[in-house]
Amino acid sequence: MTPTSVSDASDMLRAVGLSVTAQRLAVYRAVEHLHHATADQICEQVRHEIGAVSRQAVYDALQTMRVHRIVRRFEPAGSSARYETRVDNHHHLICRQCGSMCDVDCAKGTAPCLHPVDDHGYLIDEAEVIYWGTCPDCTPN
Amino acid sequence: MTPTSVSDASDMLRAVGLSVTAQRLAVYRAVEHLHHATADQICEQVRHEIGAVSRQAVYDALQTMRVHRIVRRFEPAGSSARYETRVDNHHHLICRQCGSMCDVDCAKGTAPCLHPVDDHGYLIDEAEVIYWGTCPDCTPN
DNA sequence: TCAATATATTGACAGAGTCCAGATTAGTCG
DNA sequence: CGACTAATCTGGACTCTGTCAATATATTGA
Repeated sequence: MTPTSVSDASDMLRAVGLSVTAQRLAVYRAVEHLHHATADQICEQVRHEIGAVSRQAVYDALQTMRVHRIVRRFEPAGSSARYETRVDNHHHLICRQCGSMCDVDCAKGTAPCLHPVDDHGYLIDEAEVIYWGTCPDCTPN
Repeated sequence: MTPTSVSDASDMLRAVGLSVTAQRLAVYRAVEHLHHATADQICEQVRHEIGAVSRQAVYDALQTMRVHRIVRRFEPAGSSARYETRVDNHHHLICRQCGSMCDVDCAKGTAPCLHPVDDHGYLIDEAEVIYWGTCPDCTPN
């Protein structure tokens, strides 16, 4: 995994019309680097990179980037929110033992899970799927 | 929707080997009565029924019943945990506008969603699905 | 470069849930 | 029935995520 150069991240920010600040750059890079990181982990990582940030700046940056669709957030049960730079629709696989997570592609073409047995008249725009299980490392045999 | 009689709830508790207390009865009945309620709402409802409970007693009861599989819990993003007495595998439909929730049956037979495109070697035991959308009441036209 | 605007910092605060130690109650056995 | 033992409940403190609001600082565009 090649670390993103500063310009990649700042291009990303500029592309969606956000001003480029040291904090946002570092936050974006942290989200990209640490897959499925929590806000806290991102904070730490950003501090490694630029020395200091306020927790609030991290939350703000994440929120802003989320609104501009260059960062995605999900909240697995029993965990705080996780952030990722992969913004297309995909799902997650989580190990109940160690908490490790993997990305999982949506079923090819249109997601079949967008059509529940009975939609109760709802207009569905997203099917969020989390597969729970045991990862290879935590499997006994 | 017929309210559960006290004996139904206590039979439920006894059936899984739990001792029957006024608090647990009231908690179970509250979960059953208020669909998809939060711990806080359950607390309130229980207080209506038996006068007073500690928050802790409610959490304990919910946790114990969850372990014994007579209560199920899920945590939609952006909300605190929700509890329900329907314990078979099923999914949820949530309105982004008003937050209303519906149960959705699993696809008939074996859940197709138990098989992701690539399982990364994980042993999957559950596919948790949340359908996000807009409910009939919140749909503009 | 300078002003206008958008961001970041700081500190207080809120909601959800957990931990702990002591008091209370339920279920059991004689 | 009465007492014993284990399970439960209470109350209060505490942690962890996340948000709000006011002030200070940096970014951008003319």
